[in-house]
This record gives sequence, structure tokens and C-alpha cells, in this order.
Amino acid sequence: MLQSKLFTKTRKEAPADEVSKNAEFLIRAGFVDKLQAGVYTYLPLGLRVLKKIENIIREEMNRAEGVEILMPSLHPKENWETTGRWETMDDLYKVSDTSGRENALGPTHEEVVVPLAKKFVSSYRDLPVYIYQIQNKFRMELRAKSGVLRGREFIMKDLYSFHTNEEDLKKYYEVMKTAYENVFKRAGIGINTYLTFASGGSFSKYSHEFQAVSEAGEDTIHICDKCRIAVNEEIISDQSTCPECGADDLRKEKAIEVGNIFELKTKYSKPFNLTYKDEAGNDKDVIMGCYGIGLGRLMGTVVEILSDEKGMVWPEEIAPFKVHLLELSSDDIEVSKKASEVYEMLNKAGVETLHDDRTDKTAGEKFADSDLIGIPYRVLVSDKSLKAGGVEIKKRTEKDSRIVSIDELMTEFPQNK
RNA sequence: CGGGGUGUAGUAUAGAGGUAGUACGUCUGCUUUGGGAGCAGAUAGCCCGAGUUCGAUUCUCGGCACCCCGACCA
Repeated sequence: MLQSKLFTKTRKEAPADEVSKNAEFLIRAGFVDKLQAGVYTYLPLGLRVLKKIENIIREEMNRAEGVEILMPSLHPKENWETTGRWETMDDLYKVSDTSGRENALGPTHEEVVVPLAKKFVSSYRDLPVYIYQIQNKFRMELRAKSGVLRGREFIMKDLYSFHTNEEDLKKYYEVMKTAYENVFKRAGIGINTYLTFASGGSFSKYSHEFQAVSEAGEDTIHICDKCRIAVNEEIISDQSTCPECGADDLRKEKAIEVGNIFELKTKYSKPFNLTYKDEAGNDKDVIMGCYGIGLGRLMGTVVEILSDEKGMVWPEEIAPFKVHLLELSSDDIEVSKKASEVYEMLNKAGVETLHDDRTDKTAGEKFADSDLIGIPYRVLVSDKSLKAGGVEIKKRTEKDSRIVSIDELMTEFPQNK
């Protein structure tokens, strides 16, 4: 993509009232735009990151035999009354139309997916099933905060599993744990993320969260470094040692909840009377689990954890582009010609490239933008580089660049797909 | 939802009860081109409502928005 065609611009200064690092960098670099507190537009660069995160999650869910669907955001009030949450859930958005009919804007989808499953599941032969979607959620957060980390409208992957018994649920629970570990590893925060024992809320004693260590986090976790497992402070009075090895010298850190997995059991199958017939022909309650990952939050978490003082540092798998190709303007039109050639070459080879072809920007501004945007490889074409025999290449994580000939440039990007 | 803070141009800010200023951006022209470059000119603004006052963007009250702390968070 040509940077001159990008309709967004970078900004030198962050909005005065944003203190969180993810908001500052994502807004300055033109990845997102804030419409109102907790509600964001994804701009071209940010959308590319979001889509890559989405695809990673989709691949891992499919690998775990999930089947993708897309459910509506507009939910009939009756479904929420069936579970009792129309009255009890205080962050539920309620909308009514001119006929007076009331709807909920979905903050989660048990109220839709369970009645849906009821239409197709009737026998033990139909189970287990794993249904997921990647879709917008609405939650009336009384205090949206920390940039994209806690929004009122956000995109979430939510998967619901349906089983004949608890053993089967537990088995799938383990499959999901692995899938989640893969997601966070591929998103570049694997080493920062811990499986964490947490409160199960109102209907199960414990749940599991995936917590990424960061000062920007809202939670405090106690980590066992030996087992790479943590305990959320909210249950530390019940569980003050490592659930795995019993160690009691746990390390305390702030962390961001990037994913969670819950055993719902019969919490939602009961109110909707979702049952199946077992081998003997008896009706039994379907056992459920649910598993969520917030996509925007994951993106914001990567920014929080991997940025430096100059800007963002994207891991290759979710970077908006692999290469940021800069050309430094010069009287010598050869530079511009060579830069276009390199751009064509990278495109042909399938290397995603953002070409900073802007002619009205100074070198300093281009470098600063490049650092801010945080694309993994910076390739520079200039008078100097051409005289030295080619182009300069530098990783975002490295300080010094080196010259490679244009012919050898392609060997710098081993195809990873 | 409780507490605190802040609302002045696209962005960041200064300011006074009486003509609103600076920087960046943007636009025009020229110069420049390896870390947000220079000169000249132009563009654009006091969150909303009520009150006090001859006069309010400034003071008072109310509202709204945003940020922070807390509570809440399937």
C-alpha cells in the first residue's frame, strides 16, 4: 500500500487526556479513532492488525473443531427475561423501537446460542458441538477506560461448547486452553501470558483467565514461575498457593485479562430447557462451556507490552505490514525509481509492504513515523544507500541498519506461510 | 454509580469581566532533504443552557462530554 494513499495521518502529540499507552500510540499513529468513550473506529492500519488477530483466532478455533456462525446484536427481550438477566444485568443496553418493542444489544450470546442449539440438538448423537462467532458486543460500562482495553462496544470471539456430560466438557476445556495458548503465542505475548485461576462469578466456583502481565492491567495476579500458572488476587484468600505445585512464594504482578474460559454447565441450558435424549431415551440437560477473547483488547495489550518510547513494535504475525519501505526524496529521480522497483518486487513476492512514497516529508518525519507505526522491517532507499550498493534494512527492534543489494533483499524475508 | 479533575482553532496550549494570543497542522509560494527543517503569507476557536452584569468565553448555578481513583464487570 502506498502511504500517500492512506487517508489517515500521524500526529506528533497525543490527546492531552489520554494517559494509557495503547490509546496514545494507536491514536497518534492513526490506527484507531475515538468516537466516544469506549467506542472506536478502526482505521486502515488498525483494521489490518485486527483482521490478522481475527484470523489467528479463527484458525485456532477451527483447529479445535469450532464451527463459525454469526449471531445478531439485536436480541428479543423475552430471551433475556428467560434467564433473568433482563433485570439483573446492569450493563445491558436496552433499546426500544417506535412500536414499543424492547430489545437488548447483546453483551454476550448465551440467550441466542442456547435457543439456537435447541433447534438442532436433540440426541446424544448430536453432541458435542462447538459453535463460535467473532462479533460486536455492547456493554454499558459505567467507566470505559484505558483506551481500547475496556470499551462499550468491542469485538469478541465467543465460543460455546455443548456436551452430554461434565467429563466431556473438561476434555474440551483442555483443548481450548491449548488453543488459547496458541493464540497468545502467535500474537506475540505468549511469554507474558499466564493461565490464571479466578473467581467463577455467580455460578461456578472457579474459572480460568488468561492474564498478560502489564502495568496497564486492572487485575492483580500471583504467579508461580515454575508452573507458569497464576492465581487472581480476587480468590487469593481461598487459594494462596500454586494450584499445580503448592508453592507459596508467588510473584505479584498487575495483568490484563486477555481471555477467559468458563464452565457454564447447566446454567443456561436449564432456563431454555435445552436437553438431549440419552441412549436409554431419557431427557438430560446439556452441559455447556463458554470461551471468550476480546480482539481489540488483545491488540491494545500487545501495544502496552511491546512498545518502546518511540512507538509500537508489532510482532510479525499481527503487524499491519511486514515491510515499511521508505524513500528519502532527492533531486536524483533515480531514488524514486529504485524505490518503486523495490516496492513492485516486494509485492510480487507477496511481502506486505507499506511504501512511504510521500515527497513532501522530511527524513526525520519519515523515520519518526516509521518508528511510531512499528512495522517489523524498515527498508530505506536513498542517495546514500544506492551509493553504498543497495538499500538499508533495519528491524524495528534493532538499532543499526545494514546495506543489502536489491538483488539480495528478498532473502531477508523467509516466507513463513 | 460515588469521589476528583478538565472543557479555548484539526492538535497542544496562553489568557483577561470590555479587540482572544502562541506553536504544530492545513493551504499558497520559494528554499530545503539522513531524525518531526527554514522564510513569507493565508486559514481556523472560547462545550451547552440559565443567572448576575451596561457587557460573560472569563463569575455563579445546572447540564453534557472527556480523563483519573474507587465500586461494578458471564
